[in-house]
Amino acid sequence: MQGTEYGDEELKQAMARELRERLIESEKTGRPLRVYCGYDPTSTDLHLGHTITMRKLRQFQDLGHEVTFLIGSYTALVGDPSDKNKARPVLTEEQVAENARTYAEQAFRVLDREKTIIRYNGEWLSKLTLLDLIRMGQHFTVQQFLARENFAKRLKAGEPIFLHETYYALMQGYDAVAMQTDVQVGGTDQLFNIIVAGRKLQEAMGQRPQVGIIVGILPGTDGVKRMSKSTGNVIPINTTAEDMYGKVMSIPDFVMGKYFRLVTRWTPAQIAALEAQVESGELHPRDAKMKLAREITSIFYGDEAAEAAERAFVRLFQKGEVPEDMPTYSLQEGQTVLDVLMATGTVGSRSEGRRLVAQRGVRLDGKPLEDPLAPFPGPGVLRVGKRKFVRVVRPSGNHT
RNA sequence: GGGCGGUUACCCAAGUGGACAAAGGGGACUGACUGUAAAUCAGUUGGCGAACGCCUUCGGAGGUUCGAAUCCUCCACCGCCCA
Repeated sequence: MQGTEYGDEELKQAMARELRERLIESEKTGRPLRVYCGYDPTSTDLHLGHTITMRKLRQFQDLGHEVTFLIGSYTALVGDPSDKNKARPVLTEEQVAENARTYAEQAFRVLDREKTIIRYNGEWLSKLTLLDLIRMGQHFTVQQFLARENFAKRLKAGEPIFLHETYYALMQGYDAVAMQTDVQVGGTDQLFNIIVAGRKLQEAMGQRPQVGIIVGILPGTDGVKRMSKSTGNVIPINTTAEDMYGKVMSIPDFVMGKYFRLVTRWTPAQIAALEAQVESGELHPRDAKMKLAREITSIFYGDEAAEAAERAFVRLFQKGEVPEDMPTYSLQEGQTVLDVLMATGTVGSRSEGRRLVAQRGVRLDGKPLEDPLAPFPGPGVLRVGKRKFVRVVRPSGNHT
């Protein structure tokens, strides 16, 4: 139960007890537990936040249990109202299909490809009839939904709560029924869906209620808000080792602890030791974060790539040198500074380019360029803002 | 179904005929300081233009007016109260 977060000690005890019972039973009967976590394909990329539950699944997998990576193809059509103050835009089936495609592939960076069952909840949800939905609804009261924090908040603020948002919990609950799940893993925002909806529905359908494993939510790079693509604070899985390393380094110090616990392979003892070192001043917080960045990067890209990423980071940001790899751009005849900025895609508009130049944020080989309309001085390393680099070269032969 | 209130830029929000590309806050971006941390300070934050300036934007479509985010009509959506 390490790394879990129930917000309620009794619930935690109950879940721990039930899990223990089931594990013992499984041991005796030789039947592996059916464990799953659902992921709604609401965007194309999985990020570090998703991997917390994935790593939990992996643990079960390594213990020989049956793990299902459930793609919420159907639930994504509704949009989970959990942890949202606003209703999510409803996605089209095409968008969902497109997003789902890349999900599984990314998931195998954590899960064991051979042992993972991939399913789509459209498989059974699309077959439900209105009557089925009515029957499900009989097990829940409106009050139960209104008691949910995020609904209560919206109600109080006079913001809309759409009826279809309440179906979400039922749909997710039905996933557990359809798969006859023993264990469901999810973040704290899933507490209602897993414990209230899932367990209740399973019981009502004559099944033994699942054990909920509730893990903590990973804050994004801002350190405060939950990591999510719409907030723009994600560390994506599908990126480069350098980018991942750098993004981890940019998190505020105060969330390091959460990252230690939620997204590293470190044991509680190791984490405690590390934190003690920082506390005593023996270890600089920056160096602790570098260990963290190295660890996380290594989980997804391997030790070698993580080490290289660290070298690149030190070189670029601690020694102030330019990166080893960067895109190249062939200078064209008669281009001004602004032209080059636009052509390299380093600025979004000419106005933005002007502003950046005026703010001394555009440099060639370390020297700020002063005039956006002057001819581009010549080859060199162009740096735009803090982290955009382009190697500008002379056109070679026939330029394109 | 009825009454009232609302819809403003990435988000919140002010503005209720001209001085509005639109106050303020948040976020973001740039610079200084740093450890690509936090905090702090200075600045920027629709597009085009060398520039006087021009163009697009205040839910949508029309209209009134020399002039509309602001007034009128219709439409769409949201909230509250009543049924």
